[in-house]
Amino acid sequence: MKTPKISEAVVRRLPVYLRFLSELKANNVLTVSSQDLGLKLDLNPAQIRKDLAHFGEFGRKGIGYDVSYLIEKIRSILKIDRVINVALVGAGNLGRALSNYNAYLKDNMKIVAIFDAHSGKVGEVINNLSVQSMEELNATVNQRSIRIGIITVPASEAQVVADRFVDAGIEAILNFAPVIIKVPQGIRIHHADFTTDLLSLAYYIDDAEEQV
Amino acid sequence: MKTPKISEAVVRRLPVYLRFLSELKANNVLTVSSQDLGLKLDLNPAQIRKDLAHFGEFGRKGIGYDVSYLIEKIRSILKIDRVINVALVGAGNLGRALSNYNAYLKDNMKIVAIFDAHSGKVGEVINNLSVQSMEELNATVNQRSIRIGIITVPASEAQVVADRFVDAGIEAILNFAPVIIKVPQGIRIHHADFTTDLLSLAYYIDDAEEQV
DNA sequence: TAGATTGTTAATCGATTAACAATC
DNA sequence: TAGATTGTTAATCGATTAACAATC
Repeated sequence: MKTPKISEAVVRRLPVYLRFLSELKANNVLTVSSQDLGLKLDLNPAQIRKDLAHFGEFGRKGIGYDVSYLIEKIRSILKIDRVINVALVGAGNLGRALSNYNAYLKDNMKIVAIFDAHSGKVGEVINNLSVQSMEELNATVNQRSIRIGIITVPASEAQVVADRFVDAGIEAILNFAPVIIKVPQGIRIHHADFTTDLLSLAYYIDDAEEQV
Repeated sequence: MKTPKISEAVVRRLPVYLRFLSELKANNVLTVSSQDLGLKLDLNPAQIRKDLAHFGEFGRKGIGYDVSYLIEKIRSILKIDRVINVALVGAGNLGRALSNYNAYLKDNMKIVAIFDAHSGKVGEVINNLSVQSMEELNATVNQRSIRIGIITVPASEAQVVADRFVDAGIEAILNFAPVIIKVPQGIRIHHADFTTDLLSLAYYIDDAEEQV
């Protein structure tokens, strides 16, 4: 079974669906329509149906989608039907904050190792994980079958860390450093730079004050 | 002067340009072409030229863009040619981490107030700011002319916090909680949910292992 | 002058939305 | 049966890329 070419926009919406469906399930809701989903998630219902239809026929005409079934399908599509192990480099404030999300990610992903280049950080315990030195990265990634890496180091060190991740055989990287990182073809990289988000927001504020 | 209708995609690239231009300036580079920019930022040069041309003629044919001049122009477009004050609600790990970016944001934005609904947090000092109670939010937002709000509370409290921000007169919100928040027309909201980013990355890992 | 590079128009590409037959 | 809702095709909309005249 080959999925011909799913756009990144579609893939990015799947976790949003998943999250809301999980909430519905927790509230014992059995079925949901694209209409409901669209209302709650601020998305067009046709878009939701189309997104899901890329991967199969998950709904029932006249009824909607079975919540539990759709959850399982999306988890399978995202390949998080088994827990995926994640490593994090950069044991600063941000790294510490993100490692706290393990509880939230439960069943889907797990941050299982934290590394830091500064010897002062090594050995420190964060969220039950002992910070490891960069020398241990390669071996740990392989031993623990870590597939995804998170970068929370300063911009100046981010590229080096990415290179280390790639060397170690990691397949996808989430970079929080405010810098564009280059990786070889075949490695997936997403940039999650909050300073970019924040500065772009300023564009939308009212500049009436500028009139003198 | 009316800018007819700039797409969000364009606005989101402006801070990326700004960041790299600042780096060039720090290295005493005077001029840069869309070609150079595109290479470094993994963007099409034509797209960069078009993005900038939305706002005016900033370049010189045969030469490129004057780095300092373009920086000033972009800062002006983003309305960060004067420091914009920002408030943050949620003095947890993530809030603490983000408040550390003040140094990085310097000249453009400044987190000037931190709030938390839990009395245990109130009074705690984070990054030279004393955490305030939610009761003080409205007055502080007005006194300090805070225009943008950041939400770093759990998902269950995020909507309430957004409502408080809106009441206080904030114009744009950056929400880190993993939930879709609703705001009235005219208020800008961006969702910066790292769990969505992380889960979507899993789609791109190699699932060869699934073959039994 | 020759080479480089912009600003902009036209062409392409892709994503979103509307509409509706199929069907629960 | 009547109402609801999917999956999907067609229409629309918008964003990216190519191409090139203008010009430094």
